[in-house]
This record gives sequence, structure tokens and C-alpha cells, in this order.
Amino acid sequence: MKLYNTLTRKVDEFIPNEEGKVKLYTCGPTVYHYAHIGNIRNYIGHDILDKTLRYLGYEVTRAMNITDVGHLTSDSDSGEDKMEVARKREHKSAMEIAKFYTDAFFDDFKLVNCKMPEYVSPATDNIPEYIKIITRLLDKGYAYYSGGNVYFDTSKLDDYYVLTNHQEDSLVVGAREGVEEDSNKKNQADFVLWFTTSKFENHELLWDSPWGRGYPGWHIECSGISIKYLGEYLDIHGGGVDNIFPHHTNEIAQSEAFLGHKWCNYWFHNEHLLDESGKMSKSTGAILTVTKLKEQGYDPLAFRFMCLNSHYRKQLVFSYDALDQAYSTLKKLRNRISNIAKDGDIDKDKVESYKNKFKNELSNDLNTANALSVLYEVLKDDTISGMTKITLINDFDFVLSLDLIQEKKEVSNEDYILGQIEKRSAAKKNKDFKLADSIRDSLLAQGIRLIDSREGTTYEIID
RNA sequence: GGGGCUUUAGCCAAGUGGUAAGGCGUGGGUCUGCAACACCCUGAUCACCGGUUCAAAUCCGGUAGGCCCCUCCA
Repeated sequence: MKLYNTLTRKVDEFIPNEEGKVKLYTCGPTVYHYAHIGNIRNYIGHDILDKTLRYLGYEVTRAMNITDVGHLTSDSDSGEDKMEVARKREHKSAMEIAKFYTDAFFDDFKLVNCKMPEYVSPATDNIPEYIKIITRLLDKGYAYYSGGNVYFDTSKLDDYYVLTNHQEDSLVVGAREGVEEDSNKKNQADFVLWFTTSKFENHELLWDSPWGRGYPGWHIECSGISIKYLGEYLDIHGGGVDNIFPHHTNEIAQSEAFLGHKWCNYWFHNEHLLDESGKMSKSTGAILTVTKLKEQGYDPLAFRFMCLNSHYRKQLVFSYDALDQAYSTLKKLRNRISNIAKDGDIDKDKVESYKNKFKNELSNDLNTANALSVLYEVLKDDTISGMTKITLINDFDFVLSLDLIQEKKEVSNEDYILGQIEKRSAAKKNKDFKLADSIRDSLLAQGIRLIDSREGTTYEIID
């Protein structure tokens, strides 16, 4: 398995710490608002990674956080917590907000056939973990207390910027509008581990700590949850490209300072989904969700297909044109698959060789577009039996998760349909095409499409 | 100001030195009473300029366009 590793900036051969086993951590959602389809693209990328590893035979243990506290609108101590912003906006308690958007998130997550990680843990469930880490960081001298908050001291590290090529001097303070310098920090890059003070005093979620009543910084939750559930040695850590700095950079700093050894070997980052105007954002503009796409009549898996047809490390521009195309391709694909006669013997050698081909594409830094091409190759191969094809498609769909093999939809009125088909056949025989066509049109209006062939007429249920 | 990515047919897109996968759409055809479904056929000198090489979409340099990060973001 080859994977692009942000740490080395090249495609590396993946070697887990323990043979055959993978500890995978992926950054989860911040539940102060709906997850838009750009967020979901990221989770589809993680899902493909997770399933590919399993498909290749690894035993995967995966953990994901739910950020329900501590994520400020700015990382200086002047920012307001996102959960607090949502609380004021919607006049609900922070936990109600979190619950509502967590549920909404997993609805969409499941609509695009993403598999649940083994561990999903809200940031607020692991406070003792963070306190343990911060305490040790203070003991070891990697952290300091200043102005009511505990900060990580980045000057104690030789290689704080391992994930990026940033130079401390060239960082522009206030490159983004509204960011002020925090005068409590010793170094510009230092970040908060624990807050007890903030310009916004009415924080709802507070916990006691050795440093006073307060709440954790954003970055500490991922380190805490990851170490708690997956141990001291992590194989792959995933997220979006925007997490590289500062979030993942800070996670590495605090985790390795805490553990005293290297923490994670592979860093996996998904590129963004863009719309015509650029990057999608929760904080600006309308939020397009998977649920909304479904309400608009799309199969959510058309969106998954659209993502799979591209590469996770390539920016993808969303447009309804592209989605329409993906949907039509997916429908065509399923239709073709449903027309495969389920007969013949399974050719084990062919199954093996196509599976290997499929594996090779996925193993090449998750080349899903080429993996889909292998699927088309299978469909086109007229030297293999229908059952061989079905076996392969079923196998591929473990990773693709596009519901390629659709159960024949149950119909309650089959007798009626068969009766109409018979009536139409009789009309055709009498050359009464007007009546024949009217029967066909009427059935089509009910979502039943007739398929004529030499052997007679059959029907299928369409959406 | 600093760092990074990207540009392939109408559209989505693969390609990591040997003369351009796949899909959608279009057009044509087979089948059909007609249609749908299915199947077959149908398209590019790879943004531009220069260099390295026997050979470049692929490597190097430059130009132009698009995008991202540099303390909200997936």
C-alpha cells in the first residue's frame, strides 16, 4: 500500500507499527452547525482509506472525535467558542446544539455510506485525559501558565514546523482579518491548552482543573482521544488540508512532548471541495448538505460517486452539472449491473486477477478513479460468467460502497403489472399500437418501465 | 511578504520518460411497430514558451490562469 504522507511530502510505502494492524485516527466534525458537502467529501476520503486498508487485509481500529467544545473562532484567547456562538444564535444549551448537529452529521455520514469508526468520542467526554496530558506537559517544561491560561511553549521544540515549510519569521500575524496577537503568549506560535479566562466570560461548559475552572483548547482533544483509544503509537492520522497548520502541527507538538517519542508515522490529508466561488465554508454563505441534495431528488451516493471519480488529493469543484453527470453515470451503472444474468460458474482465477487489479489501483495512494475503471473492465469482459461479474462487483462495492447491486424492489401490485403487460402484448399483436403505447405510458407514469426483448416483456421499477 | 497545489477532448477524469485509460454527453448504427433498455462505432499532438533526452503530458526553468495555507474551516 502506497500512501501520500504529508510528513515526508511524498508517496510512501505504508508500514504499520504492528504487522497487519492499523491504528487510524481521523478528525471529526465540529458540531456547531451542519456539515456541508465539502466536509462530507473529507469523510468519504477517510472512509475509502479505512475500507481499503480492511480490503487489503489489515485489522483496522479507528477513532474519531466530535468537537463539542473548545474550538474558538480564533486561536488567540480573544476568539469566541463556536459552540457558544451557536448557542446564542439558536437560544439552546450547548449540549442541545451539540446533540442536534451530531445527529444531523451522522445522518449525512450514513447517507453516503460511510462506516462508523470503532470509537466515536465527544471532546467533552475526555476532560480527565486532557488534564493528565497538560499536567505532564507543565511538569516537563513544555507548557506554561500565563494570564489564566495554560499555553504550549513551541520554543521548546526543535522542529515545531514538521508538517509545513513555514518559517517562524515569515508568519504573518493577522494574515486573516480579525486575528489579534495574544499578549500572554511567550512565542507567536504558542497555543492554548486550557482556558480559564476569555473575553467571552459566559462560557456554558466549564470543568474544574488544577488551573482553575475552565475548558480545554481545541488541539488537545484529538491528542487526548487518540491516545486514550488507540494508544501511544498511531499509524495514520487523517484530516482536511486546512488542518495541517495549526491543528495537526500542534497535535504533534503536544503529543510527542507528552509521550517522549514519535507519535504518528503517516499523515493523510484530503483536499477541498470547491464551489464556483472557491472554498466551501461553514461560516460564510448557505450550507449545502447531503440531506439537502437528497431532498432535491439526488441519490446521496451520486455525490460519493462524484468524489470517487476524482482523487482525494485533488481539489474538486462542485457543480450541479457535475452532480447530474455523476448521478446519471451511477444510474446507468446500476442498471447495467441489474441486467447481468446471474448464471454460470464463478471463475476463481479471473476473480483473483481482477481483485488484484482493483487492489493495485487502491493501493496506489487510493486511485479510486482507476479502481472504477477496473469495474467497467469487468462489466465489459464477455469471457466471464454473470456470476463471476456479480461476485466481483459485490467484492468491489465493499470499498466503493455505491450500492451497486440493488435489491429488486418489491412491488405489491405485481399481478396488476403483469396483467397490463399481457393486455399490451395482445394490443401489439392486433397492431393496436395506440392502446399498447397508452398502457406503456401509464405504467411509466407509475414508475414502472417496460423492457421489450425477443423473449418477451419484463419490467423494472425506476426512481 | 512566505509556503504549497493545480491546468489533459463539450464535461468529469486517469496518467510519475517510450508516441494519450475510463466515464458522461453528442452524433451514427444494431435491435424495435415506435420508443426505452442494452450493445457497437464516434473525439485531444495534454495552458503557453524554452531546455534536458534517442524519446516528455510526464524531468528542469520561465510565463499566464485557477486554488489553498500562513492562528475559523474538512
